[in-house]
Amino acid sequence: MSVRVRFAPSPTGYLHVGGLRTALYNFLFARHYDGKMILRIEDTDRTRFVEGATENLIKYLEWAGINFDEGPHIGGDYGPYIQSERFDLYRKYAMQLIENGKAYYAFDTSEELEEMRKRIQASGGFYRYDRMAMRNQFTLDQQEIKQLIDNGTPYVIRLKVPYDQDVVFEDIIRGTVSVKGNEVDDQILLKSDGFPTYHLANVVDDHLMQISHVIRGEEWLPSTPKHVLLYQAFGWECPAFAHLPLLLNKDKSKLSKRQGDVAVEDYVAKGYFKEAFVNFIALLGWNPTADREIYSLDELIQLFNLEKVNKSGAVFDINKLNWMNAQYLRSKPIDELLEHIIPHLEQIKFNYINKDYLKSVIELFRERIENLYDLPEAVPYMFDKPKSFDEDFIKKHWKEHTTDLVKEYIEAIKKLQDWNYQSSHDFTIQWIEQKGMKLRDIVHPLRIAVTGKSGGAGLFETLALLHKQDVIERLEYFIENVIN
RNA sequence: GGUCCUAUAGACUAAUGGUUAGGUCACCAGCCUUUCACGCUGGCAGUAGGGGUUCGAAUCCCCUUAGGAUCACCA
Repeated sequence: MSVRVRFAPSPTGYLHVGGLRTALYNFLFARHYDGKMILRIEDTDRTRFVEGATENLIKYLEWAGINFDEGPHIGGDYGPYIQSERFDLYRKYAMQLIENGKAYYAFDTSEELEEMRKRIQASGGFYRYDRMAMRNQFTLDQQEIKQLIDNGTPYVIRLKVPYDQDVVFEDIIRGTVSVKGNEVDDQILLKSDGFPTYHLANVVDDHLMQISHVIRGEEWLPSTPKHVLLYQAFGWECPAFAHLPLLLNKDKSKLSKRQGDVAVEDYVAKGYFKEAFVNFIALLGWNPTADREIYSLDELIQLFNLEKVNKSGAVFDINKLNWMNAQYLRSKPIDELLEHIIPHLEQIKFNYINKDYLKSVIELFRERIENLYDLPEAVPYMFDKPKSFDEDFIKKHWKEHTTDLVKEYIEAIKKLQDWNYQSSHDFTIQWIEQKGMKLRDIVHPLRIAVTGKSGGAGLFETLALLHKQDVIERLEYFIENVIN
């Protein structure tokens, strides 16, 4: 059997991190087995439709390196791939179930349903559509039903769940799952607006699109029995199911907006590398080996298998994501880093002097930051004169005689011809040793005066990147305006 | 509340009945060093609890506890 899997989001806004992980696992599985990856848009709820959401979804899936073989944006033999464009299909299949006696009409209003719910709740029973007490095929005769339909009375079509029969199915990740049959509700298949519910559309489409494996989030596990029953009602074979563990907040609840960013686009905007993000997400709930953390997309594809996916939810720990991003920041080619950050700097109108200069600054600081986009905030002094100065560091390293020492130093370097790492370094050592002092007596004062900060890259690497004239100006400014 | 799922350190995980329970993040210490980092070395810390099965259990079974998901004419 050939592998055909799908990612089937609703176009309700942005791509959720959990959605990305689901899409990624589908993608890894498809590519690993040389199968097909399909995108299907589930937009049967017209009230939640968001304009442009589909394009947005595709954009960020592609950002992550997840591409499709079939979908609304590329077509395919099993289209259309947008459920609202398959409208007529679902009614046809719903009617087929009616004819086979597997489903039935129901005419209850939402008020009547609400009443029923209250009644059941009051009696202490569990909720299930009470088919013998409502207005449907069980309580009305054919004449009445025909009349209601002819009169244009709104109706829905419900699945006739066979009571008292346990529903059992196999899940690749969880093993055998069984649910008591008398707990399954007579699920609505076709809504009164003529649109199918998720359950009908999902099953019909997965069947027609010949989906071999349904890989989706654990939140779908409780409704899977309904789907299994639907496949049985149609006389179709079930696809294999694999329910992925949830991505969790710090407090172990399902990853949600309240407790941090959940939209993939937020992480893109913050400057995370796609490789780092995908690597991190892939290892939340699955692990190929015991002693390695960094994997490329190709390696993930090669190693991926559903059997090793964990059963329990995984907390999304931003700490580890940051670490992983830093790993990529250190190992990526410098040109790639430039390509990554320049559009961002231009967008925030940050003056990075020029490309070559920016390149040198990145080389110098890539091991000191975790995210490239942090560069402007981490080392503003590389691009402009410092505006604030670390008071504690000044107190610690600026002694009484330091002002005179630095003044002398300024005069001395004014005469220097060359100004690069080697020359500034060698000159300074020689100069300070002649005075019978240690390098540290001048290094710290220079650092605070030139950068305003207590930490940073090697002082002479830093000074070499800044022009000598600039260094002199900064030192003079510091002595005249800050230290006084 | 019903149903279902889950349970290895603070977090991500490895160990498919036999290991001293391994790795990573975070945290702490030391080394390196002109500062801050990187890096290196070391450290802290775990099988939720209780019963079985077995020569032997993190692993299989049962109970308890805890957490989560879900219960719409939403997906």
